[in-house]
Order: sequence, then C-alpha cells, then structure tokens
Amino acid sequence: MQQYFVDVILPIPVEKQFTYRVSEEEFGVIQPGMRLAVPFGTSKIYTALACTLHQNPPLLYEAKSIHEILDESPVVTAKQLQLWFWIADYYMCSPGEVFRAALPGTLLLESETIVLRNDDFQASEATLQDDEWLVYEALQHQPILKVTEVSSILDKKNTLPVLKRLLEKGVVRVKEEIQEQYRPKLVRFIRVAPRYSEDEALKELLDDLERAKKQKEVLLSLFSLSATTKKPIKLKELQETTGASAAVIKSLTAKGILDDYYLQTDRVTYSGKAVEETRELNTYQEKALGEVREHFRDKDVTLLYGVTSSGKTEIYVKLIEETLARGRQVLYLLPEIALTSQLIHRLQNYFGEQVSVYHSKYSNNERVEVWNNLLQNSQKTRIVLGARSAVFLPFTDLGLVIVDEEHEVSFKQFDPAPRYHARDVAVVLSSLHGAKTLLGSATPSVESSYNAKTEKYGLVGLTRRYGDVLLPEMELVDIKEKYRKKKMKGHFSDRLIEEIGESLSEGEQVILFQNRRGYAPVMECNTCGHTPQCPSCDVSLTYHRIRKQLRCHYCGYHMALPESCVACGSSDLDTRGFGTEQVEEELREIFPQARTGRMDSDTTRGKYGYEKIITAFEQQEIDVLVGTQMLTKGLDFRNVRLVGVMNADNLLNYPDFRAFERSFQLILQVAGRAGRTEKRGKVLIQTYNPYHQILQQASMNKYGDMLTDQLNDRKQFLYPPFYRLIKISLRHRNYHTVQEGANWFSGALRSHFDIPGWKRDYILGPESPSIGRIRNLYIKDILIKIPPSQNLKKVKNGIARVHKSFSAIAAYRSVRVSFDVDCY
DNA sequence: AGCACGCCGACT
DNA sequence: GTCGGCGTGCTC
Repeated sequence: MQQYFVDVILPIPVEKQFTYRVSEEEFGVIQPGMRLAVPFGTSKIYTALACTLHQNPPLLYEAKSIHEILDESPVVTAKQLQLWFWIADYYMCSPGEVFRAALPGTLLLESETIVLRNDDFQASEATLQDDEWLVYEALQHQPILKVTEVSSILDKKNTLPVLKRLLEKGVVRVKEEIQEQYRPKLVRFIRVAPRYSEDEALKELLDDLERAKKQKEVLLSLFSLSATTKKPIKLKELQETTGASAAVIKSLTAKGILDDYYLQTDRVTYSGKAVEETRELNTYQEKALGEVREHFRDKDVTLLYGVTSSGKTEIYVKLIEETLARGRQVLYLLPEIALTSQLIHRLQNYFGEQVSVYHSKYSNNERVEVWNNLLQNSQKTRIVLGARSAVFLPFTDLGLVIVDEEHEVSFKQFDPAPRYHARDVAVVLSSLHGAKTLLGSATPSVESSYNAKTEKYGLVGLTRRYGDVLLPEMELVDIKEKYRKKKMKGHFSDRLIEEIGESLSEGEQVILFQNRRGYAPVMECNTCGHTPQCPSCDVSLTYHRIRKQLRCHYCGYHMALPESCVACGSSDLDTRGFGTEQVEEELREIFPQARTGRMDSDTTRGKYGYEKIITAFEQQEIDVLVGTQMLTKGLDFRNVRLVGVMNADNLLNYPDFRAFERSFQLILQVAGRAGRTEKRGKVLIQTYNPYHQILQQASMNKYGDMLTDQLNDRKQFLYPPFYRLIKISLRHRNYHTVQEGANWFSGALRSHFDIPGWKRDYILGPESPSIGRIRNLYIKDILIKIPPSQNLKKVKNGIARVHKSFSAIAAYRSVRVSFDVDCY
C-alpha cells in the first residue's frame, strides 16, 4: 500500500520539521509553501508550512493526519523559504521562529477550543455539581462558549476538570475551531436591475415613478454616472452625487428596480495616477547616479554616502524608474520611524498605484493584501515601501533593494528571535533574486563604510546639499561653565535662550532634541535618597508627569505617583535628570508666548500619531518642537533655522562600543533638520565635555576622521567590522541558577575553543547587563568575539554543541538561552 | 512556544 | 482534602 507524507515547519522554536500523513488525493494537491492546519499536541491545531512531500513512513512514531489544507496555491515562494532557512542558520534560531515572524498574523491561525451543548442530553439538575450547572446554564443562552468565557463564568483559571466531567456526562461537546481571520473588505455597489435594460421597460418604469420624485432623480443620476464613468457604481458614490438618503435607495432596491451587490476591494488603495514627472537631477546627483550604475556592473551592493539634504531620494527615484522599466520589483526599506507620509506621498506622486506600504502600524488585513498582491505579481506592488519585516515578503522578481538610513540601529531586531538585521538580510535577499542593493545614509555605519573601503561594496559620495544650501553652523555650548557662571535657566543656557528668542522673533521654527521621554527619568527622596524601583526589573521607575505615574520602560509596570517616600515617609520628593516633558515645561516658562509641541513615543501613539504633530509643525501651528530621536528621521521642514541639542553627554555615556559612532550619527541627523532652505541653519549642542573628540568631529562634520578613529579603536579592542560578535544571553528567575549556569557555559566554551588561533579574551563574561533583571528574570551575558581567521559556521556549530551539553544538565534545564548574532 | 503531567504549599 | 504554584518533557 502506498503511503503519503508531508514534512512541515511549525511556528515554534524547535529545530526539526514534523511529519504528517496525507491521503493520496491531498498528496496530489499539496505543494511546498502551502499552509496546512495540523493537530499538534493533545488539543491544538496549528498553521504549518508544507516543505517536502515524500513516501517514507517515519520509523519511531505514528504520523498524525493533517487537519486541512488552507491554501489553493502556495503563499510562500521557494525563494522565501530559501531566505528563511538562511536566516535561521545565520542568526541561530529555528526555521519555525522565522516562519512566525515572517507571516502576517492573520495568515498564522491557531485553534481555539469551543464548547458546544450536546442536544441529546436531557437535563437532570441532580447529576450536576454547582460549577457544572453554571456552564450548562450558560449554554442554554448561547450556542457556543470559548474556553476563556468558561473560565470567567467559573471564575477560575483551570477549566479542564469541569469540562472533562461535563464531557463524560454527555452534557457538552468540544470542538477545535480555526477561523480564517482575514476578511476581504467588501464594498456595496448599485446597478439598475437587468430587466430594465430594455428601453420600453425603462420608459414604463420612469412613468411609474412620476410621483416618487426623489426616486426618479436617483435613477436618472445613476444612468448618467454609469454613462460617464463606465464602471460599476459604488453605493457611496451614488449617495454622494445625488444627496439621496439611504431610505430612498432602500425602497428602490426593495421594489426590485435597483440591485445591490458586493465586490472585494483592497483596503490599501491609492486611487491616484502618477501625477508628477520625476525631477531632473542636478549635475552632482547625475554624476552620483552614473557612479552607482557603474558600480552595479561588477558589485551587488553600493553605499551612497550623501549628506543630509543632498537629494538621495531623487537618485533612488531614478533607479526605481529604471528597475520598473525592466519589469522588476523594488523593495525600499526604511526604519519604522522614518516611514512618514511625506515620503509615501512623494513616491505615490511619481509612481501612482504601483506603490504599496508594509509596516507594523498597518493592520493585519492590510498586510495580507500586500502579501497577496506580491504573490500575484500585481501592479499595485511594483514598489514596496516597508520597515524591516518587509524583507520576508513574497517577491517574485526583485530587481532593486534600497536601504535608506542604512546606519539605523532599528533595522536590527533584538527580541524575540529571529534577531536579524534587515539591512544584511536585504543584501542576501537581493542576491537570491540577482538584484542590486543600494545602501544610503548621511552617516553610514562603520561596518558599511568598511565594506566600501575594502571594495566589497561600491562607494558613491554626494556631498553637495541640494541648491547648495550651506550646512548649518554648529556651536558647542559648555554647560559646566554656564552652570558655574549661573547662566543656566533650568536646562537652557543663555546662548540657547538667545538663539531661540532670535528665531522666534524672525518667525522661524525651532527643534529641541532631548533623547529621553517622560518628564524626568527618576524620582528621588530628598531626605533618604531613595528612588522607586520596578519590582520586576532592575531599573528605576520613570516619572511621567501628565499621567501622574511612575513607569517602567522595560516591562510596562506602572504605579500612581506616591505622595511620600515609600522608604522613609518623607514628602520631600524631587526629580533627577530630565526628559522631553520637562524641557517643554521649562520652555513655556521662558517663552510663554511661543506655541510648543512635543514629539516622542508618548505623544505619537496610533496610526496617525506622528502625522498630526508633523502636520501641525509643518503648517507652523507650532513654533518650538521638543522631541526624542524620533524627529531626526526623514522629516523635511522648510522653516526650521535652529536646532538645539539639550544634552549631548547622555548619548556619549552609553555603555556600548558603538556609543561614539551613534552619537556622531545622531547629532548630524538632528543637525540636518536645520536650515534646509537659503538661510543658513544653526545647531547648538549643550554639553559638559565640549572638547570631546566625537563632539568636535560631529560639529565639524568630519565623517572621515570619525571613521578612521573608530576603525582604529575597533581593531585594537577586537570589535566589528574586524571581529564578529555573538552574544549569548541566559535568563532565569533565580539569580544563583543563571550565575552558575553562565559560569558553566562560558567555561565549556573556553575549553571547546581551546584551539590554535583562539585567545582567551575572545570570550567575555559572564556579565550582568546594565539592566540585570527584566520581567523578573535575571540575565547573564556571554560575548564571543570571532576573529576573521575563524570559520563562522564552525564557530556557531561549536556554540550549538556547548548549548546541547548545557541543556542536558538537569540543574540548568530551566535556564533560557538565546543567541544574538551580530548583536549590534 | 504551549500544554499535560506531576509534585509541593495554603486555603475555600 | 482541593486549587494552583511551577519544574519537566514532549510535540509528528
């Protein structure tokens, strides 16, 4: 007898694939890349991804049968699978974790247990216990109950024993239900019933309607509408043009004169044509474009180093145009916060309906539409503008990938797995399609610049600002000095106040940058010095004045603002440090006439959160905008002359080998917001260390110097791009368990890598990270520096082997281990 | 990851 | 005595 099987990936952190039995008929239908619903464990049904079909029965267990086939054709392409396996392998996670991250939530169904009443059961109250009776009665009022509902009826967590008894007594039945959550959006259309298509019938009808004036009017409008547009007429359109009430149309449909019907439409529609010709490039842009093309002849990746306002986007647009002309798709990656409607509209003006957007602020349904359109190689997804997760999309023929703001750290996913870097994945994705990748930045990451320097990537510079606008003038303000001379008002130096005053009197706008949200980071008792801590994490709680709360930024814990110190009872509480809220407040005191606004993750929640603030600022309803690094990205404000950095030091003091690089980038990015028109902009940087090398380099825009210094440091201290980094994190509820586990792990690594070419200082730690405990789990990190002489794959295999032995030790089994490859 | 099974403390 | 706490092992 012939037997048929399919190997699938499940969205769980388990390395191996699972084998299910299928019928001969199913075997003929299933293709790799289709989703299957499969039973998993005792009661769950999961979405699995079909990978391999075969006829080899598993030897060690009896394969279960699949539950159902969810797709008619594959929703995941062979190229995607190839990329996903590469990601799993490179970033040391399971293919299932990649699968989970890649698929829009709506396509990844999970079952829910449904409790139904058993109609055969004749009620006899006597046989039921109290809690059983509660469930029984609830089912008399509604046909089904979800397990969570049962749980709330009984007011207890564990519903299983009760449901089990009810099942045995034949009172209820249970069923696992998976529901397709994706609902295509339907739009109601209106047409004249077919039987009135004959002239005679129509004439008769119009006579009939002599007395129903409004109805006749609607009917005539419908005719003229369909005559002019020659397209189906939406109910909404008809109502808008005629001003008719729903009642009028309803009576027409009730009489059978009008027919209504539904059609599926895309939620993400841009019903516009391309309305604008792409702009002519200036000579410098033209030259840069030529160089990019030149590099693309023999290199797959090119880095475009273009200072802010140099017009990188125009070059992207020309390349997009060329790629589209060749009939190939374009992926345009941006960090989440740079994905503004400004840019979306700009691209839509050039390319009309061919642009789709994919990022987390869009609903799941909208994401599925982009996914499906790509699978069908639709005209609507010739260009996909997306945040990092867009690298998982089903491109069929990608010709160009643009990674704008390539230096941005938010391209790296830190938690949960897969901990991938979208820029690096994009390069691999691109090569799978035989496409080209363009990385763009005004402050390229050290690693990309190094790749360019070593000629792995092409390098093109664009150092002229558009229209030859001068780079803003930068001034470092020594606030240590200013405090000493009592020239500070709150956190504002006299220089900053002068400049703000001047800008305001000229009717120009100001941006103030403070890289910390909230009012003040911590609250401190002036009597005993106590600072309230998060109960689950090793951090101080942050004071949020508007909500009158103390909040933890790591786990979301919050509490009402205490009136007195929890430690000593004193009511003399004070705040230390300062955030955007306090900057705004002080500003209002100094400039009461100025209209202020604040932009940080607290004020920009929701899909259109940013837009509101940005629009208000653009339309000059706000004079001074205070914000976090959110406002450094991709925003193009015409009327800003002054940018103030409230405190540059908290950038520099970050405990990370990239702190200097990041400070440089951040300062130049904020500075880039100033003076984008004729008038030269001004940037004031307040700091305690005005002679700090990085601040000096940033204030003079010496990217090359910064790069040279950083490369020297990195080489000396064994950091990327010379050495690869893998961070191993161990987490456990019990401090001693992680401590010992981490010691064992690092010891085992050291002996495993006691080989020629390895030095002991290639393995660092274990160490507690700066936040030593999050969500009640203590953390220990081990860092591995891999020299260029070592084979990366071999090292990863070695780590995996140590991990395996580690997991075999009973005492450490409950320690959670995670790997972060290229943890920067 | 979920979830069952199993062993322990603290409550109706 | 049961309820629910979490450690442990498995899922085709």
